[in-house]
Amino acid sequence: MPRAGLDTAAVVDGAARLADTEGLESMRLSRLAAVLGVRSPSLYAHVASLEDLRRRLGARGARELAAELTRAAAGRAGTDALVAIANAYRAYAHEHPGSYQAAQRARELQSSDEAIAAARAVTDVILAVLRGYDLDGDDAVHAARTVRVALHGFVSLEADGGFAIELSLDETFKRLIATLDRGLRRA
Amino acid sequence: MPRAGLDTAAVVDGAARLADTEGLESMRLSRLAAVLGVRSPSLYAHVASLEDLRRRLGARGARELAAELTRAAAGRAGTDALVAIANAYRAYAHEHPGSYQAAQRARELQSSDEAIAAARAVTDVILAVLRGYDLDGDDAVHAARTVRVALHGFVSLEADGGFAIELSLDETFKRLIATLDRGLRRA
DNA sequence: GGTGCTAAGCTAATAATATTAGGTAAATCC
DNA sequence: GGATTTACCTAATATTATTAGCTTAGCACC
Repeated sequence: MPRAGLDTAAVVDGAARLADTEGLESMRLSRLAAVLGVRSPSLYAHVASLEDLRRRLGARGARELAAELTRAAAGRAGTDALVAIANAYRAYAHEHPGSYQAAQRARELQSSDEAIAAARAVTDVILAVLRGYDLDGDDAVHAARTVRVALHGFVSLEADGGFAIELSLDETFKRLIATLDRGLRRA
Repeated sequence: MPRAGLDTAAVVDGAARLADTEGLESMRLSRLAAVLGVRSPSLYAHVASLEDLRRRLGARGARELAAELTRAAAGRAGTDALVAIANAYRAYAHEHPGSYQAAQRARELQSSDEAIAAARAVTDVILAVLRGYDLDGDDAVHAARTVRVALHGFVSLEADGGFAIELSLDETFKRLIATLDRGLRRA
């Protein structure tokens, strides 16, 4: 029988596909192995455990998210840049819900240098965008946190179906970003 | 052997204690049964399944949160009321992390009338506070969503250890609420 | 082209979990 | 006090992650 030709990256990629379509919590090694054409114990040649796989998935998610935000911010400044990264952030969370969720488990990710760097990259993009808002030092950090809080709060509630009232979420998001934009200018 | 004298409420209360101290994800029926002085199959006399227990826990959390917010808002208006419910919200999430997290699983909670009512109560408190901000109709709903997004985003990132940089979280929270307060006045 | 090594994959077994089936006895109701 | 309900039990099952130990595909080198 020919080998499946897996390596750690291929396993994590498969896990991302699964987590993004079927949910992070319900991602099983048995299911992942089946999808990859292999038996579950074979996955232990590439990842140390389910928890390790989730960590790697989170690191991958943070890396992808940082890349999307960086791309969105390129060549833009001020309000324009803020709107662009906000839309990119929401789009990533929509398209990769499992990866996004895994990327938010920051406490578990502390054991991975790569994950720490990826999380830092997300913060750096936001800080870069905020340079157009005339903020320094601690003010900039508090502001960056505020931006991340708003983005994460929105996509997280949206993903969990947390908005019960029938009213446009796109409109709420637009207003949220506008509120943020105004708030950051006169902090 | 004497009976433990359980009922559904006692089981859910025990689950809340466990989820709040050891984490929602790692709450096991076996562990809960041991804490309640009973064998795990006996729990099925009071809840239909682990998933059902999580739903009930979420409903309980939403009810408690709504009660805390209502108490905090009582007798206050405007900025004062906003600050009060914001602090109460964060305090509840700190003291009852498992219950809080369970309460956010809104999609699963749709099957429980009680949970829907509790979630609605949270929204109603926020809308009541916003009456001091001169907003009507859709504007008020968008604004209430914005408030909830900010509060949930903050406590969620805080609970997951999502703020890496060494800088006061209390200060960030204070500024977040101040930004919200300003933003809501000139929407 | 054969030889051997590395590692990718396998089967078999274990432990933890949720869950179901079926029985027993404690509490309650008349 | 007898009957009924139901809280709780033990025993069994299915699913899962994980470990142990074996087999062999694929490559490096003579």
